[in-house]
This record gives sequence, C-alpha cells and structure tokens, in this order.
Amino acid sequence: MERQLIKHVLEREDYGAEVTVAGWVRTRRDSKGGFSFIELNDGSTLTGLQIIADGDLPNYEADVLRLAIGSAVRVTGVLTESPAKGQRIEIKAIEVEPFGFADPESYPLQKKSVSFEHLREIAHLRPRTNTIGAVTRVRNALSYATHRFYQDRDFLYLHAPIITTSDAEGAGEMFRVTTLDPASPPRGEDGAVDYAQDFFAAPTFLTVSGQLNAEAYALALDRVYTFGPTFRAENSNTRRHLAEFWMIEPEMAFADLNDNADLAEDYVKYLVRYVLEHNTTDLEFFNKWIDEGLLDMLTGVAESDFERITYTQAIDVLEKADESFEFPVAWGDDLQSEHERYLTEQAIRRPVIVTDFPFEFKAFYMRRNDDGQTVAAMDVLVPQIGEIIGGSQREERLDVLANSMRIKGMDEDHYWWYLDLRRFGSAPHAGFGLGLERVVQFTTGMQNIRDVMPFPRSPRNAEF
RNA sequence: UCCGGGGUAGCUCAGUUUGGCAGAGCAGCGGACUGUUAAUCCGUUUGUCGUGGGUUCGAGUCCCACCCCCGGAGCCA
Repeated sequence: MERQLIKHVLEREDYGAEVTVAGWVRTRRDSKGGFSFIELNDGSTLTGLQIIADGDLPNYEADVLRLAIGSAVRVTGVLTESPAKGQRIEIKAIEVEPFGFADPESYPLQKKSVSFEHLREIAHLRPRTNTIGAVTRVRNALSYATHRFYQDRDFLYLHAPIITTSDAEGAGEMFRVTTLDPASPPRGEDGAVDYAQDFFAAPTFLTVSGQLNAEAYALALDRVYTFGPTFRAENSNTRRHLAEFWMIEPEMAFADLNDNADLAEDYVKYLVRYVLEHNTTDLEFFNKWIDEGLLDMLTGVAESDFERITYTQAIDVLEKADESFEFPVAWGDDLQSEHERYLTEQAIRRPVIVTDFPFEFKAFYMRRNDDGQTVAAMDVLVPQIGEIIGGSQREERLDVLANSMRIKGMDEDHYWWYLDLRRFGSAPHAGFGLGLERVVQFTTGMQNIRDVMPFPRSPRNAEF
C-alpha cells in the first residue's frame, strides 16, 4: 500500500479505510488495558498522528514496547474516529514495522521541551522538534513564495557567482578562497603572497552580494533577482547575524527609488500574506509558544501601508522624541539600532521605509541626489527586527559613479566591467537585498537567527 | 571586537555572599494505575562542579590565566 504523509491523512474522513504512514515516534503511552498510544510525526505538519497499537499485535512485546521517542516506524492500520478528546482521528494499527529504534537513555531529545541553546549543539537532531520543524516549513514557504512573487512579475531568476574578486560593499570582511598551501604559499619579491599563482590568478573570496552581477543582467533583461547564499567573515556575535546566510536581491532596469520602495513593500506584504494563508498551523504554534502577539502583528503588517520618510525627516522625529537614546541623534550620523526600532515600534508603529541617506556613510554605487548631500538609498524597517531590507537606486551616470568611487578610495580599474555598464547603454535602475533569515525571524517570532537556519555558521561554529 | 550575565547529573537549575560529606525537579530505569495525549502515583541509578594553575589542613565556593555559551552594542541582511 502506498504510504501517505500525515498531513494528508489528518484531512481524511473515510473512516474504515486502510492507510500506511511512516515517521518518528514522539511519545508512547502504554495502557494496562493491553495496548499503547503512539504519537507519530513525519514532519509534514506540526500535528502528530495517534496510533493505537493493540496488545494482540504479533510483535507487540518485541517491537511496540521498544518504540521510544525518536524511533522510526511504518504503520499500516485502519482510519478510525477517535473516541477521546485531543484528536479527531487515529489509526488502529494492523501492522507495526519498526526501522531504527532509539535508545531512550542516550537519545538527546525529551518529551519535554529543551532550550534552544542546547538544541544548537545537536543541530542534526533538532529538526525533529516541533519548533525547528515549524521553522523549516515556514522557511520553505517563504522561499517558494519568493519565487512565485518574482516570477509572477516577470523577473528572471539569476544565479550569481559565489566566488568573486570584488567586494560589493567596500566594507566587511570576506572569506578568502584559495588553493595555495597555507603552510608555504608562493611569495613575490616583496615577501607578500603571490596570488598570481593561485587557482584564479587573483585573490578571490566568497561573495557578500550578487548585486553587481545582477545589475549587469538587469541592464540587458530588464528585471532579475538572485536568491542564494552570501558570506560575511565579520566577528559578529548577535542574534541577527550569520557568517553564511541567504539573500534575495531583485534588480530592475528603468526604475527609480519609488519603484524600488513599491516593490519592497509589495514583496514583504506578499510573504507575510503567503505564510498567514499557507502555514496557519505553524504560525498558531509560534503565536502560542514563542511570541504571543505574532499573528496580530503579521496581520497588521499585511494590511498596513508602509510609512515612507526621508532620513532628514527621521532625524527630525528622533530629535523631537521624548526618549533618551544611548547614541546621540545628529544629521550626518547613521541611524543606530535603537533609533530604527524607535521609529518603527514607537513613533510610527508599523513598517517604515527610510530614504535618502547622507552620501558619507552609504555605498559607492548609490545614486547621488541633486542636493549633493544625499543618495537615493532606502532601508525598510520592521518591528522586532529593525532593518530587514537595504537598497537603492543605482548611480547610472559614469562620471558621477567614477567620482564617488574616487571619494570612497576604490580602485576604478578593478571595477572596469561595472563601469562599462555605464559606458554602453546605461539606464536608471534600482534594487535591494533582503536576508531570508531575517524574514523567517520576523514571521515566526524566533529570537535567534541561529534557530532559523538549518546548520548555522557563526564565529567558532561550523561543526555540522 | 566592547559591555553585561553565565558554564554544577542526560536536560533545566539551586548551592558561591560567610571555604567544611555534591543537591532538587524533569528525563531514564523498576513498579502501580489509566482511552492516554507535557499523563499521574511510589521507588531508584547518574557528577572531569568549563579548562589549567595558585592559596588553604580542606576549594563548586577565594585568587590568576584561558576557553566556551547567552544577551546588548558595533558591523549589516
């Protein structure tokens, strides 16, 4: 008989039918009435399926009574209306076929919940917990919804390179990629490592962003998006940063900052609506156990218009705020985390898109505004997380871009191909980057980013 | 990297103030009971007190160094 996923079995009402399921035991409760209750979970949904294993089963003593938490088993049985509260249906087992048992004395998971800190040390087993299972399903839904959103709007999915020679931000530590012998690398006459002899005949790194590559394709195919892993070798020890994370970067030709903000707002709302509709069971779980206001907050975001203010206006709001900030507020200084959170959580109380930041602390590729002071940048701020999106209209004017690079102290020769895009058929274009893990955090209420990534990489942590 | 809090049984944590036999709950195991569902009740096993030095008759507790984890900050997505 063909095996069915538990989430589909739970929807059936044809009592008396024979079904086959397989999964991992969450709990087993024995009744001295001569039978056992087994709660089975296969990850297809949060809810487990209750199996009634009668003492008459030929392998009841030998197998069923050994099925402790964590054991893998296949069960064929009759779909039955449950006489007890707690579940609508259950399976009265005809055949119980164990695969791998789990020794309850050494199995690290318990019926009772354990701390997320501990689960990180058993990252290979934590997907068997309710929370990590639900996170994984929401993460999957957000990924699928991302493709649907952009595909429906005629964006092409672009695979940007992961190994690169360019540093898109001009800031941030990068992971070096090399095949040179670390013990005795070839050296030039000045004693420095001679990367001309390395695999790529140049220093190479793991990408921090696919944006520059995406710009090239947008200036040929109109609209593209990347969705792939990115890397930062920063020694960041926070609940919002990873050394390896997944980023989505749309890039549109013939678009300005307003178009960019429109797209960002539509995208974030689309993601929220998608999981509200398709991951109801999981979100209710998070709302109950992780973050009590989650569903109200997400519904509010899905229905609200994002507030749009300029950096200059934001500074004005912060200066007038009846709030004592740790960092001073002054035009020309970047917004601190506390400032961002005040804007979205206290002052405006919904997502905020801040635009037109000072040129001084923004990246070289952002389009300079006519005021000479600011650039066409935007940050999307949401409650709880803070900055969830960073983007800009790109500088399409060759002379202005070259000038910005000189001011930022960058090597124009190294970016010859990027400047070529402005030499030949340049056009206004804009795009942004969104960290997938930040959205998973936002939509699940999970506090630590390490719990929304399958095998998170952070400083000192890449064991699994 | 900076600031703060931590590291004691498989897990969650008391015990450190004032140095003197290593503790509780949960889990596991044994039993009782039960259409149960974080089951309940009785009994019970389990220790490199993060690591390395030092002080002391005696250190989980005091001193020094280091490692790791968590929270906040910075960097950012």
